[in-house]
Amino acid sequence: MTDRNHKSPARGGSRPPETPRPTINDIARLAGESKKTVSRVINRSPLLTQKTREHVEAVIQEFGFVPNPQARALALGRNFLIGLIHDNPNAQMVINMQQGILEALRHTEFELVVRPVDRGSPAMFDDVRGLLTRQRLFGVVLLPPISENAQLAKLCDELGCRYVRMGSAMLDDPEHMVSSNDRLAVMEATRYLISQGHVRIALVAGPHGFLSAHERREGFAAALAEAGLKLPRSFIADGQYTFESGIGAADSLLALVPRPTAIVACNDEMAAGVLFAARSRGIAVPEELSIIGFDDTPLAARVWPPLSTVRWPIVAMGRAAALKLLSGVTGIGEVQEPSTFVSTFIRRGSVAPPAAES
Amino acid sequence: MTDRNHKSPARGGSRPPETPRPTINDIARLAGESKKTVSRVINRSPLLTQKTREHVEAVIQEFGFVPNPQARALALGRNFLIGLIHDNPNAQMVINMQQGILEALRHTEFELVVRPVDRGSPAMFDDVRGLLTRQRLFGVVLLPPISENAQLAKLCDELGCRYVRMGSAMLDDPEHMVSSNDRLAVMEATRYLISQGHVRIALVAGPHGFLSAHERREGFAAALAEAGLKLPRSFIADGQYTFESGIGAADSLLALVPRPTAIVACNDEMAAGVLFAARSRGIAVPEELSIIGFDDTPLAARVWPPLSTVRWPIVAMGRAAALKLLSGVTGIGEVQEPSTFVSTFIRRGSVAPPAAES
DNA sequence: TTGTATGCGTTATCAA
DNA sequence: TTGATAACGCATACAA
Repeated sequence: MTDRNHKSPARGGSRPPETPRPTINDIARLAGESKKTVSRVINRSPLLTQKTREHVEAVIQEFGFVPNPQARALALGRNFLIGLIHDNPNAQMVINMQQGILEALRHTEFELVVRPVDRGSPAMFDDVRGLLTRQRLFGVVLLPPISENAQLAKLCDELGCRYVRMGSAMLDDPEHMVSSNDRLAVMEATRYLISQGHVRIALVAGPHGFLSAHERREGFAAALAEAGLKLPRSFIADGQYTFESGIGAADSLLALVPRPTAIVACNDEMAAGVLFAARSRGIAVPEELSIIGFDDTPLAARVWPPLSTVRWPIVAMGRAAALKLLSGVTGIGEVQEPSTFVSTFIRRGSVAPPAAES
Repeated sequence: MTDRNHKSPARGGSRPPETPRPTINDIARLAGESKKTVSRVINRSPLLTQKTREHVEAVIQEFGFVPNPQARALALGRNFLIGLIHDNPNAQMVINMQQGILEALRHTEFELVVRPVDRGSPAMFDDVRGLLTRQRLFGVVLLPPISENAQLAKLCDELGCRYVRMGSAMLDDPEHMVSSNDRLAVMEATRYLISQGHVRIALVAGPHGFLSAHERREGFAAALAEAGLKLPRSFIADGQYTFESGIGAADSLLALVPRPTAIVACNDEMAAGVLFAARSRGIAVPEELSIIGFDDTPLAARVWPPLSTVRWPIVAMGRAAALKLLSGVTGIGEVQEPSTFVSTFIRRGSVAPPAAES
């Protein structure tokens, strides 16, 4: 076996010696081939005899050889790590995304490195630059809202790091993008309210400058326009995607006369805020007020009444994003991944037909 | 500069060339020292002249040299990666933990690799073994409930991987453990109910075999015993830490005659389930039923009425866990980190004195 | 189709 | 206290 008797004892005392793993040298010697041949087998080089390949693979199997990622990383100048860069405050969304990416990475030699960033911080770009250049990430997945930042995508590209952006609409080439169609989803949700007989429908919008907020608002407006319903300016309240901002927005909307009979909030947090505010004012939901959210976070199903909302297939999108990054890698992701995913409207107890005018 | 003109073009076409970074060779030549001397400076070797050190450091600064982690990993047989192994279904908890760990890792060369595992899966151990041996993680943080698995900790140790376990009580040496004191926390919460005049207090317990569930239950029982209150067996309902199991447990507790006037649930998910069930039955909270949860997840503050609960300092615990792992590493974590953290009881609207008996 | 020699950037050995 | 040289494990250029 390879001599490794120069290892210094681990600091801090008596660690048992790691199980000695066979190296490519061992396999080459045991198989009676050269290192390079073994290397070719590992990397699925096309120019190899079927016979030698099978022989080497047998030896690899027998001795349980696994190529050392650190050595490969050094030789290739690229690590076997996928990064997840995000500034999304929704924990469930980030976790689901991690799950999706990890599903794609399972049974590969890739691992997932997470890196929350602070938009607004001037050090953000240097932070990411440091991560990418130092760790030589194979690729990164960018989550919204930071994924909407074109400079960041450009930075990745300049640093020779693949990237895939997630978003509420296509804002990059298909190979760099996995998107939902939020506009359509909100249209569908709003249409449902209209079909229930609602006429005075208000919106709690998302923060300015967020693509998702824009798309959802457009979808809302489109549905109303399509039905010939009015949308007074006072029926649109600004929110910040937070629970508290949902309460604030609801306070202004519920003070209107006549009051809206239904409110569409651009995410579940704000929808929960609307519900909270309604309850504080003694307004019955859904009898006096219907509410629709967006995201289908766990929260939506746990409040009372449970919130109708829009569910987007985050896990599947995460998986697709990772597979896009890996596309072209030997043995993985040969199939073309879709770039757009459809969301589904979830009907729950927070919507009912409007009460008859008193 | 180091010759690197043998680089093959990146597959997939025209990637702009990465910014050429200086290597240790460049620095050595520029500083007129040997590679090893530069290496010693990087690794803060004590046997160096103040003069040479400063000189080399100046050159390093000037040319912005950053050691290549891949090369170091290969030479040291150890990667600069910290792993987070978890099977916790609570997204917020996992995210907070990640945040805490990353705070400790900031400004170091370490990155965080996440790995959710499937307890119950027979492949779980092989999974972790593969991760640790392949990636040569520097250390791992184990989240509950999987952190309670002693075999897993043993495996890490055998593989020469440092580990720190998180838990609801000390179940390992201080250097391997960061824990909260759930027993005390639930005692305090229950005492509060008692101080409000409650006498018939029920518990929605956590799943058997979970240390946290055991500790919280013990704390509950201790508080009742301390006050001389009875705890009939029927006042303890089993839960699975899920929202649905909270509903189920509440269904049985709320059917009792006389009904409990207060329910302590062993986590917020189940507490939300209790609230949901109460509302379904038309039982007013907190007028007819007080509820207390545990964890202080976002959910707790967003339901109506907001749930009194116990908050444990997850972020701080994550930071401490990472610092424990890094303790001894040159320049980091020289300070001894605490091993136990105190939780705080959060009073919200879900608790009130019991209604007078009718 | 296969093998040889060499590089990747760092750390360890051991002599000076 | 320093430095020349050999690992670390794998991949590539080029020759065979």
